[in-house]
Amino acid sequence: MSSEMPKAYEPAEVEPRWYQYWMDHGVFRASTEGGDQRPTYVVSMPPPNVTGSLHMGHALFGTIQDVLVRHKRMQGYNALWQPGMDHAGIATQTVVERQLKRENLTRHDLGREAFIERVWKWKEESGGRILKQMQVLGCSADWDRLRFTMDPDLNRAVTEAFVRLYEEGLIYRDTRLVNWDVESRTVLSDLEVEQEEGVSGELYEFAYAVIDPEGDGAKELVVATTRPETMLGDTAVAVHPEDPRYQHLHGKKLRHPFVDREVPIVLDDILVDMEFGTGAVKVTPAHDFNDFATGKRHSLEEINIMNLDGTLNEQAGEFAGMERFAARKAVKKRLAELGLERGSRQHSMTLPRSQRSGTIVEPIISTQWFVKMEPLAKPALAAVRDGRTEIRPEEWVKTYNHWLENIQDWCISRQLWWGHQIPAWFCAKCDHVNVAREAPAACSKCQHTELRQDPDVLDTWFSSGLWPFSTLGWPEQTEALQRFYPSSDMETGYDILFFWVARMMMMGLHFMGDVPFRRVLLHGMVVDETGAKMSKVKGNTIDPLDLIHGADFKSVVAKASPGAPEAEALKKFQKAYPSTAKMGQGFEPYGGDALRMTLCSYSPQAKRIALSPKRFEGYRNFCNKVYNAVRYSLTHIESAQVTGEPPKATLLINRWILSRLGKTVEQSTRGIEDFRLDEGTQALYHFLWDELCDWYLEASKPVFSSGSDAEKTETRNTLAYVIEATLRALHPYMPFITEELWQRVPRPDDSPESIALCSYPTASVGPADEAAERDLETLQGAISAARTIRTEYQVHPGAKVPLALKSSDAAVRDLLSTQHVLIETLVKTDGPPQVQAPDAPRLAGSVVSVVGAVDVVVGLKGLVEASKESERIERGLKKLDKDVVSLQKRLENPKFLQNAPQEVVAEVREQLASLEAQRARLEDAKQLVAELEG
RNA sequence: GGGCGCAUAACUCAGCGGUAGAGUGCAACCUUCACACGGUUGAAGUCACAGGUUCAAAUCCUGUUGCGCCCACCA
Repeated sequence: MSSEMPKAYEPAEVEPRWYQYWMDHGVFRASTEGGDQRPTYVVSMPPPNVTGSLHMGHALFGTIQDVLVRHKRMQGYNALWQPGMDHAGIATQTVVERQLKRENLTRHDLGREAFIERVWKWKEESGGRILKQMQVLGCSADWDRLRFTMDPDLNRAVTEAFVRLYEEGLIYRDTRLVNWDVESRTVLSDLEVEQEEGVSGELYEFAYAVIDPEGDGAKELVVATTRPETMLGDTAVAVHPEDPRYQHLHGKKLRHPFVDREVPIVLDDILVDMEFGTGAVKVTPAHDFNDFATGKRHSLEEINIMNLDGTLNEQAGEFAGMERFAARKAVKKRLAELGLERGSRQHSMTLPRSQRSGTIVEPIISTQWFVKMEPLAKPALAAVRDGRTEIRPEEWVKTYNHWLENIQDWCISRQLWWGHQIPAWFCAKCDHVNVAREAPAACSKCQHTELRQDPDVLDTWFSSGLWPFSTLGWPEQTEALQRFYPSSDMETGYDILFFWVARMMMMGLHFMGDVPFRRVLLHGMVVDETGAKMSKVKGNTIDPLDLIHGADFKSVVAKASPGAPEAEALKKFQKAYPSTAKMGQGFEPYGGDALRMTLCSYSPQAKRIALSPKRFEGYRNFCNKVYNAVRYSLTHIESAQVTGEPPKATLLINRWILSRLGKTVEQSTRGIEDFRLDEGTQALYHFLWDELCDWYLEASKPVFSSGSDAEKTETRNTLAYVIEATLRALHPYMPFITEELWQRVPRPDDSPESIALCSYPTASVGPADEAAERDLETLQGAISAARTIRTEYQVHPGAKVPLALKSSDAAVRDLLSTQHVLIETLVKTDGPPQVQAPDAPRLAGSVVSVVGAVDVVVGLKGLVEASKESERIERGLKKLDKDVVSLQKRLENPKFLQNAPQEVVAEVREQLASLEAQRARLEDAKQLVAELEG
């Protein structure tokens, strides 16, 4: 069979085949059958945006969650990985509007209904693409249960939640200052506004003329602003009540230069910092959050000067109709003409930008729907505090707490068309707001029948917040809801801790009376090799599919910097990923497994996961190693008997590998359960490569070629058993290659049809055998030492050398004699090594190395120059001296003896004794060499 | 203005009280019958800096410097 297998693993040929197989066999399906007594394990997939195509962030969460889910499934859980998609209101609408723009259309040209239809059509065409792409990664979600946030039943859940919150007084309508995105023409929640720090701006000063100044008093009051155009909405200027400069202006009014308005001077010690600027602050209640509050304190008029598209309205007098930034220039120009300009200076400031459109957000006064957050936040805080939900890594708890403790009410209405329309109807006659599950026939207040539904839709995150139960059928009490709520783990990026995780906590506790998930697992952001965020602007994005299928840099770069000249794009890309300089023409087809292993190998503690493309190569090589290890094994194990029980092992190497297997599997399980996939992957990588391949397979060769029949049988069965179990242990991380190989390998008769349905090995898969591990360590030490001597003296790798091994310990000598075949093979000696007591005469022309209890003596038959050996011995002595001195120092310290734990002291004593013995033996060797030279 | 995090081998990162680790890269040798996507061996680190606690500190504490992130309505 192995002869049919190519020499190198070809993921492209293997991976799609098995995914189809899993789908055909319903491997990923969770069970809702009444008789199913298995415990459940549930993960809700963070629903990707319908607009999106797969990026590294998806690949990361897809991989991590799949590892968790596959592991639990193998452990015998009824595992549900609930997949879905998010309609992503503002993001999707923006994308479709951009498409329309290319056709010289706006959504208003189409009208609401036609526009929404268009979005649906587009969603149907390309919406599922991202999920198909996740399948390339091997994601084992229960695709039959796929949900979309705008599905009719999820829509119903949204309506239900809204109505209930409204009836409970937790949703209300209010007119206040909100964040307005003039580009998308919608209000935004605080979270959707990003603060761009350190922007270099201008602090502009101008004067208001004082009306009826006192004889010798000031004729004007100078204010400073970064947004001069807002002065058109000024309804006061504030000074500090104790500011000595302005005492004489208390109670005075100012003349607005452009509009017919008198602007009062008010006293306010909250808004005004005497030290800053001129100590006089213009107050624009309708366009600034501080000023809004100030306006409330002084009952000032709120004058809105802006249209929803960012142009100025009729309140702006001569500036009406101008775009906001044009108006800024114009206002400055006119102020200068009027002789009111009083200078300007550079000023570092923070600009609020829309997360979606990137435009600068304008505070405007508007009537919107809000959720009262404090009553919802309290239970969410308590649930984490008392451990009903655990957040990992733990450092995020503080962030979570801080946000919830200072939470502001959540503005949930959006002036968009794509989304869940708000279930509220305004009465045309009495303006009463009717909130209801269905369109009401008449106004509940006046019985008028002409009602108009609120055209606004809900913030996308409102429906996302219901995800862990809306996907299971809520508000119906479905079987699935009973069984799969709450979820076990919520795994996602920390960037949506507030947007999503915290809101699910609040909604889940409120509507379901229980936390939505037992654990929150947060991973970091995927960034480029230099640590920079991935973006088209920086040209540093990597399409995960290019890593799986392979792509030359030309096309990688074209995708990373769309439309940019190739040379420039390549330069950007290479700057972002220095390691690609040594990677030839592009990414080779590393395969889904290699990508997954690589992503798993990053510690989740890291806030930024800096992709280093070279690393993919490393894990591709690992896949190949796994493949070849099995390919080799197959030549020996086809007739092996594999049962669920570990084979009886008597040979040292078999006992050893079983012991190592058990411990490795334990580490892998712990890694997955502790959300330390990096530790799990590392343990398995090390086991397979450094232990199974480098030692066990090599050690098995002489057994198969010249062992007794009994030895061969035992080794064959052990090898087969270890291979089969190792594949199972690797399966959650590398599903494709393990399935491919597992299907070829001898396995227990009652095995299921897929490795994905096998049990995950436990520590008892290999009985721990400390004696075997210790003995093998001794052998490894001796063999490595002999190899080192060979290399150092430049003995040709093919040449065989005489070898003597000396030890004062009879048990060790016994071990060395018994394992002579192993030693002979791995060191390449000319016949069995001579095992001797320390006082045996030394091999002629030989070199000595001391490792632990063994003196390794390699005969070099005149290849050696004695001087070279003295050099080597001197080096060895020097190192030993250093170590001995440091240990002695510790043992001479009375405080150490007194305070350190007994076992530490004993250990140090032991080490010292061993080092001193080694030293003595090296001294002897030195003596000998000196004699030879003399 | 608050809060959090990071500084360990050329690079990317683990380790977080008991004598410095991995992968990649680098050097030498080897086409040995699973694998050159390989094997053997090796070189390479005052664990950012300065204090402190401790018998013992990369690891705990304090401060400094340099990065990064989050929150906050400073004209």
